[in-house]
Order: sequence, then C-alpha cells, then structure tokens
Amino acid sequence: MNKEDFRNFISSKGLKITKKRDEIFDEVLNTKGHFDPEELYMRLKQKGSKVSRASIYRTIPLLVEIGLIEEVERVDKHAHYERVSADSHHDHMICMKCGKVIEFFSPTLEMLQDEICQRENFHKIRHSLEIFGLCKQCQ
Amino acid sequence: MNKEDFRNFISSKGLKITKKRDEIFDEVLNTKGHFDPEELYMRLKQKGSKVSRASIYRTIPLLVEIGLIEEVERVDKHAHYERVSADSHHDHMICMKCGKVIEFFSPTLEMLQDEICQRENFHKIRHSLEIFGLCKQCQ
DNA sequence: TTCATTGCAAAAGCTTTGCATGTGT
DNA sequence: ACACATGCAAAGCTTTTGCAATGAA
Repeated sequence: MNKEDFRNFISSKGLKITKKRDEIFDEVLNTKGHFDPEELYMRLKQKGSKVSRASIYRTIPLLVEIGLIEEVERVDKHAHYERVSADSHHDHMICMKCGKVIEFFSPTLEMLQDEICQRENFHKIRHSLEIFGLCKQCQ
Repeated sequence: MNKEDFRNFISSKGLKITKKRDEIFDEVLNTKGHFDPEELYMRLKQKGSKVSRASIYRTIPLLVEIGLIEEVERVDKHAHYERVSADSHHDHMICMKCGKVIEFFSPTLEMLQDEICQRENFHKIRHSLEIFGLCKQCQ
C-alpha cells in the first residue's frame, strides 16, 4: 500500500485527489499502533495542517475501504483504528479500565487456529483475537 | 444467579432493593442473546414498566459487577451486553460468503491464551476470537 | 428520619450532516 | 463548468449528571 495505490483507488471511484486527503493518508501511513480520529486530527494540527475534524471523519471510511486501516475496537465510546500491515499480524489485549492495548503475537496460537480450521474444512482468511481484562497497572 | 443473589449483593453494598431494580433484573434474566440499553428500556416500557432510561443506565453497571451480564462489543457506537452463562463459552468461524457461523471450542487454545496473559501480567477476564474465511460449501 | 433512588431535562462527548464556499478534473 | 471536497456550526445519538421529589430501611 503506497500513495500510488491510494490515488488510483480514489480516482477509480470517481473521487478527487486532494491535498487534505493526501495529508491524512500520509499521516496514517506514518502512524504506528492505534489511534482514534481525535488523535489523528491533533497530530495533523500540530504539523500545521488545516484539516477539519469533518474531513478526518469523512476520510477514515475510505482508508478502511482500501484496507489501509481497520477498526479495532470501541473501547470507550469512540472508534479506534490501526494500520493494516500484511507482514506483522498480531492480536490484542485490551485493558477494560484504562483502555491500553497490548499487542502480541504467538506462532503457536496461529498454528493451532490453522489446525482447527483444517479439521472443520474451513478456509481461513483472517482472524481477530481480542482478550479483555486488566493490565498490570490497573489490577 | 437468581434474585436472591442479586438482593444480597445489593444489600451488602449498602444499596436499596427497589421495584425498578427488580424489574430490570428480571427483564435481563429473561433475555436471550445480546441487547443494548435502548432495547432493554423499550422492552420494559412495553411491559408497562415506568422505568426511565437513566435507571437502565444506572443499573447496568451493577449487573456487570455482579456478573449477570458482560459488555460484549461496541458494534456501532453503543454498548451491547450479553447474559453470562458459565457453561457455554465458544469462539467463532464466520464465512465471508454465506455468513454462516461455526462455533467451536478448543481447550488448548484457551490454555495458550492464559499462558500468554500470565507472561504479560495481564489479568484476563474474557476474550473473543473470530476467524473469517470460507466454509466448506463456499470454497 | 435518613440516605439512596428515581425521573426529568439538561449536559456531555463522539460523530454526522447541511450548506455555502473552495478546488480538482 | 461541473461535480466533488471542505470547513463550520448545528444537529444527532448514546450516555451521564444535577436536582428536587420519592421511597426503602
């Protein structure tokens, strides 16, 4: 996923390539870990961008549609997103008190899932595992 | 979990056993599957109850605390709850073509998760595993 | 009597939308 | 020029809260 893909996608939908969309795309591309719309907005503001919250909210669905990000979880009452990176799948532990998200990856766990799917003749494409509980600090 | 437990819990917290709390408790006890606060409110209204939304919102945390229900997922932008039934946890395979849901349970998988959480000092309360792909028929 | 509880309506917080203006094609 | 995009402020929704009245212990 690079800017070229993004632009082709935008064009092919009959939409327009604009400065604001570019700024948002770039910022998300540079983002590691989770973010919510407000954080994204603030980060752009700090960099001197003049985007509005409305544009953030209007662009996020496009980024989801093109597969750049996905909605992870609504911890409190707002949405959280995360960049999809083909090379680094991982699962999540989510603290029910402070909302912290701990990413982890377990090859054994992945293999186990593959086995279970084989047994059921289910062709696995992707999965999502979220463990809810209390982080070290909040217990 | 029965009304006796509920009343003891309420009393032991120095709170009061009221008609409204009873009504809400009864209604949740009779609920199968997921619900959100609005649905619960409407169902009570239809049965002639005079509860207010405020009481629904104020009582739900008590029901969560006593373990009658748990927050399942914020699908859209509002909270969803589900009655806890100790005997039947399971995970899901979801067919991306026909939408079929296959439930499964793997003790090994559960144990593995417990281990991972221990390693991170994360106190696990619940989890949700969803595998997306194609079922036997749809491949 | 004494606090907790309730309902109401107002407030709060996140997200969406109408509209006039601006901009890519 | 035309259609889509943008910002702003207002509206929408779910959830929370202050307050006066009510009710349980």
